[in-house]
Formats: sequence, C-alpha cells, structure tokens
Amino acid sequence: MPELPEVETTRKGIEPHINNQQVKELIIRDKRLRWPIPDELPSLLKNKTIKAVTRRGKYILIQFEHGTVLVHLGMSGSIRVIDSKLEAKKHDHVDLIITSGKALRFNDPRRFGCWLWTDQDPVQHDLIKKLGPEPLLEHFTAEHLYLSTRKRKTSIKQLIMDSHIVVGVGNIYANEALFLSGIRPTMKAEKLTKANAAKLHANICLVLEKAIKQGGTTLNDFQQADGQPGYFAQELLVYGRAGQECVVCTTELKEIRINNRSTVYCPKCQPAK
DNA sequence: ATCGCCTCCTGCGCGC
DNA sequence: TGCGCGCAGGAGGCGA
Repeated sequence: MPELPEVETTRKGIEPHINNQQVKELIIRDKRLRWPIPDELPSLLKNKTIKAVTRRGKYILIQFEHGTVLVHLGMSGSIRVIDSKLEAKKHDHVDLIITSGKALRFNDPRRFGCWLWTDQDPVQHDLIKKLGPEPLLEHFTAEHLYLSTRKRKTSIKQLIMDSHIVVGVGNIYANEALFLSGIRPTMKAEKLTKANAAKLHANICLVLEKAIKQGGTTLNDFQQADGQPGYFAQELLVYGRAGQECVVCTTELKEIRINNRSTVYCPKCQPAK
C-alpha cells in the first residue's frame, strides 16, 4: 500500500500534531516488526521533545535532539493521530503518546514495517545512505535517470522501482508512469533513449505529485492520519484495470508479471521496441 | 556489480 | 459455510 505519496500524506498528517511536542510515553504492544523494535526505545523517548518530522524515501524520520526514530510503513502499515484513551485494536502495535493526550497509533497487519532508533545523523544510517534521489526535489533529474539505465539489462519497470536509483516508486506508480510515457514495462533499461528518459522522468514526478494532492491511493486499507482514505485510486489509468479498455485508444489492457509483480500496460500505447 | 529469487506476515477474495 | 489457494502496495539479503 504505502508508496511515496502515502508516506508523504501520512507525514503531513502527523507533523502538525506532534512537532515540538513532548513524548509522554511510548507503548509497544508487539515489537516483532521487520526488525524488532529496540527494547530501550520507550526509555529513550520518554519526556523528550520532537524537533522535526521529515521524510527520506519511504521512511518517516521523527527527530529528537539526541537521535531519530526511523519509521517505515512496509506494505500494510498506517499511522493515525488519535486520543490516547481510545482502545487499541488488532495490529495496533505501537502508540507514541504525547503530553497533550493525543497519540500516534501505528497499525500494521503484516508487520513488514519498522520502528528503529539511531543516535547518529539519520542520513548516514545504513537504510538511508544508499537511497537514490528524491523524485519531488531537484535531485532527481532526467539525466540521472538516463545514466542509471546504461548497461542495465533489467526491465525499465524493475529499474524505476529500485530505491537506489530513485526513491518512492512502487508497483502502482511504476505502472502508471510507464503508461503515461508510452514505454512498455518489459523494455530493457539499457534500451531507453534520452527522449524516453526525459518523458519517464517527467511522468514519475507528475504521477507522484498528483497522488500526493489526492491524499495517496487507497486500494484496500490505506488511510490518512485522520482516518480518511486517499482518492488517487479513481485516477489510476492502468493499475488494476487489466482486461478493461485503454482510456486513450480503447485497446484491451494486458496484464503480465515482472519479477512476480502485477504489471499492466496498453499493447498499443506502449509498443514493444 | 548485477540479476532475479526468496522471505518476512496477515487478510481477503475466489473457486469448489 | 468452510476450506485451500493465490495474491497484495516493500525491500533487504542471498546465491549465481
């Protein structure tokens, strides 16, 4: 579920509630996430003040004077801002309670997410330092995308989903950006022309920006910090539409699997080359 | 270095 | 109604 737009939507939703607020308590109900939540995290955060809530790739960084919590939503995670007295439900693994009485409540049925601590500069953390540029900032350019495809035999779809090339492009938005660019997902990355790269770069940025404006994409269970769904699902042009007509040329959209991930494209608008 | 496969989990929808 | 199966938005780690 959470690709970059969903993570940014979540970050924006929680920031005004917790920035400059003091942590009253961190409650861990189940520490078995992708990596175990450190046992010392509650004592590290107690009575400390949140200095910033930022994002790098799909990681939300909750920053304190003495370190940073790295939160990842995995495939099924979500964070809501709630009244801390509200009873916890199934899969509500973590509450970050602030002195105002509000809490961040982390729910993650599949437990692929994480809550990690670093007392170093978070940019130097192993999970962060190798990440590619941010698609919503100038750091990500058509030139960088083009150069990254040279001598790469993997498919262009696989390549743009690689967070070491560019962060934030998951399966849904990879399908959408390739459709908008008229590029077949199976094309070998090294075959990409400069013109292809320019188009694809522009459309990756476009689709992510649009999705953020809509509050992300809700397919099954994504919810924003206030509990509302995202509204980008209704704008998806190919993802989830296999067998239906292409919105541009009415050709039947085809579904294949690339690296075991569902891939949908228009055989006519995205010609094989 | 690069590639593709495997894996961590739960929930849901489907066909029978 | 119940069961088994396949599939799901991520991404690190591994062997080849």
